[in-house]
Amino acid sequence: MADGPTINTIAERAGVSIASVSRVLNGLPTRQDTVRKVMAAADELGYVRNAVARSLKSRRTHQVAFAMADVGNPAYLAMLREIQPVLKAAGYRLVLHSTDAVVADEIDVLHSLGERYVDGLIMSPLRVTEAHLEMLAAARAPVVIIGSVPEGTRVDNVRADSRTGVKLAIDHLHELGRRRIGMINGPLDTVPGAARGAAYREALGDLGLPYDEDLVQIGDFYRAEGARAVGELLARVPDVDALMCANDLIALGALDVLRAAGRRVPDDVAVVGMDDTDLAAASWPSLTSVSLGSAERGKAAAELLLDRLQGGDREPRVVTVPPRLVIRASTRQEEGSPA
Amino acid sequence: MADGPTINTIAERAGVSIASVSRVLNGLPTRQDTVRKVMAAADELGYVRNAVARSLKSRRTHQVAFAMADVGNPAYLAMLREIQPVLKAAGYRLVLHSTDAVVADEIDVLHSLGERYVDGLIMSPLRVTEAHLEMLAAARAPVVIIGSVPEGTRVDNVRADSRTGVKLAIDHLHELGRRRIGMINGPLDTVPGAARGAAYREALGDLGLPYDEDLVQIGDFYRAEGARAVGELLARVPDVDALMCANDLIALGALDVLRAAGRRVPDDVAVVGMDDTDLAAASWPSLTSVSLGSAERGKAAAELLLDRLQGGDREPRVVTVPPRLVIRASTRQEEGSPA
DNA sequence: TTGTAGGCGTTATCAG
DNA sequence: CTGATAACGCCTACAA
Repeated sequence: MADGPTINTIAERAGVSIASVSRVLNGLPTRQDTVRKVMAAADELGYVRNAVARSLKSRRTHQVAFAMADVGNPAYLAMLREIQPVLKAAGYRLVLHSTDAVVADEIDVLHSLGERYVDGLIMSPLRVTEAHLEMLAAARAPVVIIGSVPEGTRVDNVRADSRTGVKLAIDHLHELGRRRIGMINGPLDTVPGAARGAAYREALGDLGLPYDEDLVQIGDFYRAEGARAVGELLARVPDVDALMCANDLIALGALDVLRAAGRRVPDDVAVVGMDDTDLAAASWPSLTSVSLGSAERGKAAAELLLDRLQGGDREPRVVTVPPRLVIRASTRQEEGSPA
Repeated sequence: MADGPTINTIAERAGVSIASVSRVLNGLPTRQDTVRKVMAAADELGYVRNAVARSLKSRRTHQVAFAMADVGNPAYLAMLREIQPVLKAAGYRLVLHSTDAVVADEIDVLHSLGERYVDGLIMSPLRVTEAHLEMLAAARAPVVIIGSVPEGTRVDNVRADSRTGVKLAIDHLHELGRRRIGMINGPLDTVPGAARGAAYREALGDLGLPYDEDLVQIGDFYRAEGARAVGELLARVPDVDALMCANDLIALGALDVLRAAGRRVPDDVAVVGMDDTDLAAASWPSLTSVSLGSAERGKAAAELLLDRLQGGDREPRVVTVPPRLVIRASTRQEEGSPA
């Protein structure tokens, strides 16, 4: 692993100046003879450009960071899957951060933008605090936020419409004749938790259904927590006939508990998840889920960022990705699990 | 987004030399008074070290690359989940590559090591060609391979033991009384495909069961492909009573087809997957699966690389992670799906 | 303790 | 068309 060759090494070997070497390597007009000599020397030495030196000079790293809340969450992974190829095609590398939804870590990432190791950042925060907004305003490189930010924040951002999403699901359940529709939510101090909770209430109102606190149970966005929450809800409201779950993991937990309790899905209780992750299609009964367009949001964010990196100083843009209800067996009577 | 301050800016402001600024910033012995002045200036200016300049000088980027075959495959994502925190804890950033199992892309990644934008690389190739080995031998930075490499290759590497893994599964099926055990495999020119196919044959031999070509069907490592393969196998060998699938996605495809065909799992046909991904636990019936320790392998690889980055030139090490059979409903008679 | 100066590998300017 | 030479921002002898 000897020290690699530099343009100096090549220059010596080819008997030309480093300036000529650089020119050849960058395809600038040069005499054919020189080109040949330089190329030959470079080949023999197995020369590869030093990206760091190049970045220092050019002030571009051709790297972009993606800070996700949780490497383990399939919804973020869906974003990652879309972001990766878009960046790759544009010649950017992807630096991955997992902040575990810890505010301090997110702030850290924002702060580290000043180190200039990336040209831009895509971030998907679970909560958006004052500190976030301050750092965003002072950011030293373009940032795209996946998620909602307060009105007036001057940042490119891509948002889901979980309000409409929840409404789609509740309407669907209503059409199936369900009237005792429970909601299993995550923490209300998260952006999605708050939005989905409010949307549930609103959707019921639109249908003329009463809002019953007993039908709402707060847990966390994980399977085990979801299962626990559903257990409590079932004990309290045995006649619940549908469950709106704030994400797919919670919904899987719901399926576990319902199965154990001998309730048929969807015959006795219909279940809807959210995010339409791979797990929704894998489960049995397969899970009806509201797609919030994780993939599309990832893609849009990447494109927005690339635009900004190439383009320049236009106004911040907001892209909203519409939700879509993906109906599967957990609400489709004819094909549900027979148990 | 004005140009950020540098040590020069600070030096001017504090009325000292850039050398002093650098010293203070790096905690080298300095007069208290100077320290105060520098810190004050740095604070006011909102100074952040330029990582690129620093790397150029220090020849370390504090970045490590992970090249996975496929961002969409849960087995690699499991590795990613373990690798990320290990690197983060050690102060390294993670640069993510997805090669889509294309050899040229993998070679590209290996080649780009010469650009020195990372201090090391973890790579998980699906196939290992001559070109890989050449590049590995010439690599300009430490590399850890997740997967098997030919005997004698001088590279740190972490391998699974799919041979034993398959044996565990076949033995399990045998104990359950299954005798017509089919195998649904991926392409035989991939490392895992070849290994698992051979292991299947060997495991049958150990049990004194005949190897029947009709019981083997090759497809690809995806759900739809797996389903197709299982369909063909079922048509050819209707009395098959167990399926050993080369990964979980294939196994999910198998469940789809068996369900559609009205075969009960596991009563009529037991199904075993491989990799023990999240999907295995999510499906219904939940999927018995051979864990090849994706998580452990990822962790081990990260640790091996960090060791090498800090340590130095010891002999290449090989870590083998033992497989583990995770028994779930798809082979556990009492709890299978009733259909 | 501090400042000056050189160098990390490239790119780019400006004379020749 | 080519070759010195000066940056890019930081670190670190070496000298004061």
